[in-house]
Amino acid sequence: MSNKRRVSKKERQEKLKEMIKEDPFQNDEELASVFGVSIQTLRLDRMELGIPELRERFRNVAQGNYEKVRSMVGAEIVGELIDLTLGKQGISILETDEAMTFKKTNIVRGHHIFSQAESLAMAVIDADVALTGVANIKYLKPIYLGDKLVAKAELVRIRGNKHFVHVKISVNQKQVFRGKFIFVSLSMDVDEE
Amino acid sequence: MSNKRRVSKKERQEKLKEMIKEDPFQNDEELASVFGVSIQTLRLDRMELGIPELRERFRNVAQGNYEKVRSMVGAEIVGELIDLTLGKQGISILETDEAMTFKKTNIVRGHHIFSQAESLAMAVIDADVALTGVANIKYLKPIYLGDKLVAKAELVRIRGNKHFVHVKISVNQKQVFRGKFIFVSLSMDVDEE
DNA sequence: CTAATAATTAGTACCTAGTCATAAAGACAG
DNA sequence: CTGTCTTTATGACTAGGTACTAATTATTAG
Repeated sequence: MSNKRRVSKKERQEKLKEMIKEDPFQNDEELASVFGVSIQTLRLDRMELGIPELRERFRNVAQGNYEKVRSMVGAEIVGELIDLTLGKQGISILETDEAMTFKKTNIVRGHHIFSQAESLAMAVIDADVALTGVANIKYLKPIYLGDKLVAKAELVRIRGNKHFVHVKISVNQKQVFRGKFIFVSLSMDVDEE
Repeated sequence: MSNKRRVSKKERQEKLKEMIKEDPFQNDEELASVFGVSIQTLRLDRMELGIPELRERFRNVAQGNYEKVRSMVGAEIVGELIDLTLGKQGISILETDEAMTFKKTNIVRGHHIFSQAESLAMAVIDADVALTGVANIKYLKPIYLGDKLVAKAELVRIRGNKHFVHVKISVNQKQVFRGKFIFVSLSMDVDEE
């Protein structure tokens, strides 16, 4: 009789899941009013779906992203450094996740690979301050979501304040990237080019 | 009587500011016990310093970084796209902030510049899926915190499934970076060279 | 139609991590 | 001893819940 009879419980819960995925920062009252149900019903739904309360969602997003931003932007090195001989060579590992890929194809964005290579190359150089001068790089194969990137960097030559580092990245022993980096340390003499 | 007989108010507040900057996810009780003062004292300190309550700090970090992660990692393009002619050219602007720099020198990490260039180059290509093939890049000058990077990308040639894009980045009309990118669209034929 | 079952709503006590306001105690300086 | 600064205590209130019980309303089976 009444047109108030809204969508089914199942349908509502499906939508709720999606909504919270899209925007996790709404409280029960707001969510309840969206569906035109009581707060209690919405809380029941959340329970059944195992969705935590707003404040916990805040905590999760805050702490998760804090980590992410710290390790991605703030970090001196992209990936996990597992071996390093200053002035000689270094190895780092980067686990790829869905945030690094194109949603359509699951291919990892090039700049993540570049970032791993550049930052490792930089770590190898035994100089306080260094700056990427020139990089000649080549992506040999596409890299997919979940691939574990193993980067090996080797300092091959130093000429004046120029440091030449080669980096190779492989997935399952197969090489997927190579890059030649030249870093110019600008300690005091920013002379010749 | 306690040898914990504390430091001055000023000193304590200085430390508090630092602590919250380092790890914003501690509540008043935990913070108070660190300094050996009562919760009320700590709250007074927070008030005087204008530091918001824990839950608001969560909110700020969550929402701030949500944006950041979305626009930095998830984004199809690094920087703000301000002009684009598919298959021809594009312009993007990237404002540099302290998260992108080395703390010691205030120099922007190379991979951010690379990311802006690569993603803009990619956006210009009128193909559903593209993958960085080869990039020959050169950093001409160090870029400092606060510099506004203006990137201009131009599609210069298409040969088969290879797309050649040149990108120039400038700060205040002075060029700081150039890069030549070759993208291989892998629509169906994943032929390599 | 009536009973059984499911879904929804209402209401209570309790929790955390605070807020604001007021009061009182402790330290020390002159 | 008084005055001020600092610290601590106390009580009342808040948002956004949890956990639970109870009642009401809808839907379905027989």
